[in-house]
Amino acid sequence: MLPEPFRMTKQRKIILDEIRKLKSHPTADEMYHLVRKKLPRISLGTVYRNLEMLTQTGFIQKLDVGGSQKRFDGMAHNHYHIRCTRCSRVDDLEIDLDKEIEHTAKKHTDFDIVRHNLEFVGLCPDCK
Amino acid sequence: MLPEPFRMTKQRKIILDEIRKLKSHPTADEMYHLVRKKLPRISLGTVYRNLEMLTQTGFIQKLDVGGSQKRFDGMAHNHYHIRCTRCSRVDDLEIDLDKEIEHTAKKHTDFDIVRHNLEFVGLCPDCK
DNA sequence: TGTAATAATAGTAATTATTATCATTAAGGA
DNA sequence: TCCTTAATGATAATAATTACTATTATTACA
Repeated sequence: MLPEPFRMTKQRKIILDEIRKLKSHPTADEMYHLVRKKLPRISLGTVYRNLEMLTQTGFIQKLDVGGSQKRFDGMAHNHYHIRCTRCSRVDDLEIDLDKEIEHTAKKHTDFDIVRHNLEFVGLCPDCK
Repeated sequence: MLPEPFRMTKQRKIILDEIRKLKSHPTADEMYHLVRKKLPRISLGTVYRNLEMLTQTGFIQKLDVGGSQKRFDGMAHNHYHIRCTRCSRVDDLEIDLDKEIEHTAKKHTDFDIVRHNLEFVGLCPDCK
């Protein structure tokens, strides 16, 4: 799946650096506009390609939240999110992972569980 | 938002009947092919339009899970899901809702929380 | 420190999922 | 039954993402 010699191009490095600076969870398009301030000639395809490969290699996470676009998260470790139904803003929620719940779930399914995603939904301070 | 006289067309009724029969969580396209067995002349746009309006009126749910297509769930009440990373199949998980966790979350955010979505991720029996 | 091999890029075209448009049809109340 | 207009089918348009391809640049190694 992944190419053998993993080349750290300047595009890839800047994409990773920039997303790690953010507390927010940008779309590919938002990352494109952000990175263009440092690399004005980067193409949107390169941003998509790198966000995907950084996800595959476990450096970042791709989020399947509401809305038509995927969002990305510079933190690789599992944590919870809260999303605004009005403006689609997604924040981190720094509460401890619920380890028990995977054990409970295991008893009710034939799937091999590898992780869980927990998302809270509501109205953000700006929208309520 | 919703039109005042809500007309129960035969298209709308069959879409709702069919999705309620399913334990699976079909995409709009899958619903289109299923409903076409009963109504061969239905259009894909009608399926999208009705799935959206049935979601808005609270008859069904729209799921934001992995993959490029949205999925729909004939059960209106909140419940948890488990998704296969290989084949994207989504099953229900019949464990009790964790009511405590929303209280915990409330202490760590300024959002008004209205619900939470919990999704387990793993490998289904067919893929593992 | 060249240089060869090829991964990755920029630019663009193609694809996929979904939404919008609009003339026509058909619910459902009077 | 008739009238109003919500909803439909058919199709066009849009939006997000992925694929393609000639060119560039990273990295291994002589």
